[in-house]
Amino acid sequence: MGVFPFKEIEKKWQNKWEEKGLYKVDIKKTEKKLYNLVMFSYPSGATLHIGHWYNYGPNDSWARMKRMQGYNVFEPMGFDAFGLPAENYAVKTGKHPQDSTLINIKTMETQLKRIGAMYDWDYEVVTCDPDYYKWTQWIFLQLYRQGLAYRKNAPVNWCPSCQTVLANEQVLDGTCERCGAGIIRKNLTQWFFKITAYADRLLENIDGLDWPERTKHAQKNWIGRSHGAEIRFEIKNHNESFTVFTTRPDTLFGVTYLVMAPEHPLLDEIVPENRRHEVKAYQEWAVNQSEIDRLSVTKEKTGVFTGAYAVNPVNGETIPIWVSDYVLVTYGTGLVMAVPAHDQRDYEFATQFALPVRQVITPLQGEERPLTEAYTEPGRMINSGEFDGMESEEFKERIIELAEEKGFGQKKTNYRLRDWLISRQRYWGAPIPIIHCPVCGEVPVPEEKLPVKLPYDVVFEPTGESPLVKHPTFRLTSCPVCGAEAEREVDTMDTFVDSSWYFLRYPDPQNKEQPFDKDLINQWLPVDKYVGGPEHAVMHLLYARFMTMALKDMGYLDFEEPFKSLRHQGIVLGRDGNKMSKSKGNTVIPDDYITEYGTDVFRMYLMFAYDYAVGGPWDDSTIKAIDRFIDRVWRLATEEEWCGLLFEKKELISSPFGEAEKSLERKLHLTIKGVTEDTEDFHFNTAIAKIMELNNEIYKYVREKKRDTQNELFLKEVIQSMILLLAPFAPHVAEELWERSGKKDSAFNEPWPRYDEDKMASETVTMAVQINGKVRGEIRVSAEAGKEEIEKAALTAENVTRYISGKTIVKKIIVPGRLVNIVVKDK
RNA sequence: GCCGAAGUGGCGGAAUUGGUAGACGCGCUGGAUUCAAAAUCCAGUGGAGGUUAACUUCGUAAGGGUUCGAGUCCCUUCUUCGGCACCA
Repeated sequence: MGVFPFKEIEKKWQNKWEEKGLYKVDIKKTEKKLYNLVMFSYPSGATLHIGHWYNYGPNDSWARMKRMQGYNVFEPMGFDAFGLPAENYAVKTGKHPQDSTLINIKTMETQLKRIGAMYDWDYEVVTCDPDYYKWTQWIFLQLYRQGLAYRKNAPVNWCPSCQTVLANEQVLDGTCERCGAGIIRKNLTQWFFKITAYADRLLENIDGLDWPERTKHAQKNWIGRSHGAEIRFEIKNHNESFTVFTTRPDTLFGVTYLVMAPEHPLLDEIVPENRRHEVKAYQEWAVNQSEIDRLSVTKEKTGVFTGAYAVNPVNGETIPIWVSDYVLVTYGTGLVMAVPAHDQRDYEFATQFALPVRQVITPLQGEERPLTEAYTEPGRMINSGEFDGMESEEFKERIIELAEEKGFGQKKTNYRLRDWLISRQRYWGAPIPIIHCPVCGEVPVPEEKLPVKLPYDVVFEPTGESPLVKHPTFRLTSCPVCGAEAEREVDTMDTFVDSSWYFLRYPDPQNKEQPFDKDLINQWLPVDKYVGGPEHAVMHLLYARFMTMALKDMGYLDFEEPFKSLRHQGIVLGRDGNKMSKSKGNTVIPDDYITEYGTDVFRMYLMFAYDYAVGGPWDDSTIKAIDRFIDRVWRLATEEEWCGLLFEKKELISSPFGEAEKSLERKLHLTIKGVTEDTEDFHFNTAIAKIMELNNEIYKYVREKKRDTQNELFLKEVIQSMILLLAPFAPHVAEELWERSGKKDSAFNEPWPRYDEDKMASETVTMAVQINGKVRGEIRVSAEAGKEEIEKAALTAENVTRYISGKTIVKKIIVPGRLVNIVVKDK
């Protein structure tokens, strides 16, 4: 489109950069290191989509500026190559996931190179490579040794129509992502990582991170720490006693029944014969409810009486034990003490089943009213024996002390966070390196036997069963301890495991001896800037933090937070404002735009068109704005009509430095400052706008000043500075212009332009004059003018006088450099 | 339902964090150039009024408040988007 020959320029510079090894990082040199990371991509095939470009281009521009500021930038790229889509694709087409994945990676590598980013491909990491997943397995074994990897029976998402287990992220509102059938819960023995052991540290470290507030907030909520107490209830006519967790021990006198989760393992034990049938029926009904129904908050509460009774430890009252699905087996102890007067859910349940409601807290002020809903605020104790009259907040502390004294309870902290279920009944993932021996039980695969390789010769059938189960030899093995015939674990690991440590592998991806070199990563990590989508706000980022902490505790590294500074990019939506998706037919393919405008323009447009952290609908009607702008810069620097001759002339005129030059110089320094700060903060749109302004100023100077009076030396310097400012955003074009301006070395080896505060300052400033807060005039005063001088100018300014005459001046507010506000009133 | 983010011209978006709202662009209008068009260059461009000048007035989702001064802070309401779903 534009006059600049972007095709040749792109090819020329990508080749030159490659030849010179411009972006090869010296990993040994750790002084002023900067580890710049984007979330690696899933090799989905097809083409890089807008989202990739939007993630990678701007981040690379940021890093280019940092490089010019003297940082030793490490910018690696890799692939999160395991995962379900490749396996589903295999089931559909018969193409082996390994083949299709490796082909996709090749394609994507080629496309990624078109962005023209500073990736050093010598440090590529591919998670499905046995040299990588060997170490994923090794890490599993280390966690296993620490007791941080374990197996337990747990409910999984089961799709009755696909006959398969689904990962959480494949469940959409309780239905199967593929077939739309309702998901049910099924119990299976699964592998877990004990992330809950790190709950406190994961929570407490958050405040110290330079991350978006909303992401920190989301992680805190996800961990969901709550403080309260554990209270023990004796079961009538039973040796058992049950513990409940409560955040409201102050309501203990108001407990009128207990509720157990239907899946509670001890439920059967307490149910007397005469209630068995009914309880069983309810359990079965509840378990087979789809997730959507069970999770619905608006549905009516259901439940049955178990026939068992417990004793309230504070008043000796006998209370019934019910079972209901509003109690979750996975949280707390799977059993709650119900206080209908002070908990809305309990209130609804009690109303439904005509259970007693006893109020024990009353508002501090206002009269007592009959409850029509639960009263959940603090207040004054009533109906609580000797504690009546005490404030509930105080009683909360007191009752815990009492429980500890008498031995029926204690202080307790609980978490919403659950252990990380890493088992997948899938083929295309890293096999879990465990052998099940009939004699020795669970036996870890010895480290020297790693990796446990995925067999290639497997059959993909749409049964939902993992091909590893049916493989003739993979499963059969011998016990590494006793040599008996044994079976390999056939579950593979969740792909989040692969991606929870890849950033540790990047600095040293060829290492055959260990997953990473401790000294090296202690110097290169934590990652200095991590950029990725906000959809990873919780899971990936939490898992990676956990992994880093666990490895630190085992002594493999010295830091515990992997990502010092994090930024999210927004999402570029389809033209229709919806998320791009093939099914909606609103996807936008970058390729056509790159062919038409070139990679620089495309990348820069993405940066210019949106607030980076927000994104928005795709609209190509303004991409020509950037095309036009680059064109203007190009013509300024190359056309004789403008400044084309400056790059060729040997002798440049240095005419007197007048007001025009001073003004342009001022603009230059303001621009340098603005672009530097905006880019640092990922405000690419305003950074680019400022370069546009500078460009406009240069045009104006050239246009308005007669050619033989132009200060050519100065003008050339200004243009060169602008080229450097442009370089991070339009690397190919800038590099070309930089060369044409007579420079031998790459623009990216050039120091980033510096600004000089003195040269930014203007001698005179324009200030607004307000009368009663409305702008009525303007004054021009010297930048150093004192308040008196400003006031004098303001009071005599044009248009201002008529608002003052005949009025009394009540107040004068003078903000030097900004405005004057004169408050007047009628006499 | 809870938590979080956000609502600014015809459009994308700015606004030094309480100090001249609308930077920079897109689009549009007019002019220059051209046989003509495209491209380019120049100028104008929130609404209403006004002798199309000066200037006045309204204006940042709606309503109220604090302040000399509010897009920015506080309260209420509405809308949109994202996250979580009975967490005891």
